[in-house]
Amino acid sequence: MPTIHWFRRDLRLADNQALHMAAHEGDGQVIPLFVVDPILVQSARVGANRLAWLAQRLQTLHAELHALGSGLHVAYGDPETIIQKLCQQYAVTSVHWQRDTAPWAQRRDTAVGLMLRNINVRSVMHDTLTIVPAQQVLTDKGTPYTVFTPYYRRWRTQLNLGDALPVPTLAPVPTQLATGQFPSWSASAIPIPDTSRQQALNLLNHFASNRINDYAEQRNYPAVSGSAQLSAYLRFGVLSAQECARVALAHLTHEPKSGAEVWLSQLAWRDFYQQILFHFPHVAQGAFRPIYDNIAWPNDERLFAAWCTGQTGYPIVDAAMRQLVQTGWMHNRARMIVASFLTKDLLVDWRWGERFFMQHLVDGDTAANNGGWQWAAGTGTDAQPYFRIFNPMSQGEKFDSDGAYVRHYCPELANVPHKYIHAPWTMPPLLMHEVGCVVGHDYPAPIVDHSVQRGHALQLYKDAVATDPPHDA
DNA sequence: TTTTGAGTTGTTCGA
DNA sequence: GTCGAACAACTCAAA
Repeated sequence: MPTIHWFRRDLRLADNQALHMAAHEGDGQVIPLFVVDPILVQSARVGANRLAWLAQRLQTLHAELHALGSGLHVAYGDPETIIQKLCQQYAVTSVHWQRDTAPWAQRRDTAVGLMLRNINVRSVMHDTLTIVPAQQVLTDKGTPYTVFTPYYRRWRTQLNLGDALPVPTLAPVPTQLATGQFPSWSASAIPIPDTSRQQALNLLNHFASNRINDYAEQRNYPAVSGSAQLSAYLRFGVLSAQECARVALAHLTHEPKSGAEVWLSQLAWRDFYQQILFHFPHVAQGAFRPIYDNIAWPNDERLFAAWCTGQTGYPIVDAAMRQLVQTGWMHNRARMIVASFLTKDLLVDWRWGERFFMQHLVDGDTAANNGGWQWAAGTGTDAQPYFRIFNPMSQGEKFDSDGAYVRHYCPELANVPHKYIHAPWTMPPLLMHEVGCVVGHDYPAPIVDHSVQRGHALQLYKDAVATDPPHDA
């Protein structure tokens, strides 16, 4: 009797518990299903880049299934209707999938689960999105953690990784179901890389054997490939987070802050924000601390447009925003810098930036993106607005001292001397002409004054906290 | 129940 | 140029 494995963001065959169980129960007779839900595809939070990446991955996943004598069934429409029809048509006994943390995903999954119960089909959700399940890391009082460091300590004690699950044995899918029909979404502006499982493994192995030991230092420099570059593969589950954690553990050294340890803690940050979204779904709409919903953001559309297009006049910010738009990815250090700049310098609501990131990032994930933005905006689990106003000049000097990153994405600054690369408006006029970069002509003059805006930001936050009562006035 | 120590990734000022 | 302290004051987690 066949079963269904409902692929969502676990687009791999190896180390996939839900697929493994579906294959086990169905004696190999698994219908590998992906549902293209028009509501999700048309959402304002999903951009062409991520869809293009997904479309590519569906094809490579199909090829990987095909090599096993199976194939991917891609269906278009409402998941509940599609799964019900398939169950009835093929006498399916159970449906397996990986649990998601996003509030709308949970509502959808609950509805599908109820439908299945009504037609006497078993549904099984697997907690494999995170390395340690969201419900499993709790304080002594049984409440979820909201501070990372104690969370991480407990998380480490719960870390219990068995061996990776093998690729299951699969029987052929009825031919009319595995037709190789893939979505043809409008082409994205960015180049889509090799999305195969093999490529993901190559990247992971390369990182583990060449760069993981230097990760703690190198990860901070946007011009250097110090990070693993795996975020999109993790986002779509081409690799499991557990597989990454196994690699990190295998490379731990006795140093307290080894590259592998720092990378493991980054994986734990991913888990941390997933469980924040799971336990506190209101963060998807507003501030983790509701008092900060009182901030009276000026939200100047003109400033926001300059930020989106990389025309703020602050080189490190502009380089980062152009990297996002041109490649669908942005270095983590740069994400913090532009998020701080949008909220603390341009005084624009962090949700505007959060949405723009979701529209462009191939690795865009609600939990991580929201957590990062709220951290930068000072509205999140670690609200310290007074300590967290990045200075775009000193960040540039610290983390892109020779300006390699800036010069790459802002070619009009290519010949600006190092001394001025993060503040080109301070060049003497004669020098501007000499290097072919007249500020205000070849490159924008700064659209705001950082030290002035810093003062405004502090006042905005102070006013918000002083507002009483909070939120529901 | 109360107390205590600490909180991813910073910046600025003055010595 | 480098260093340490102040920033402003709150909440969490655990003892």
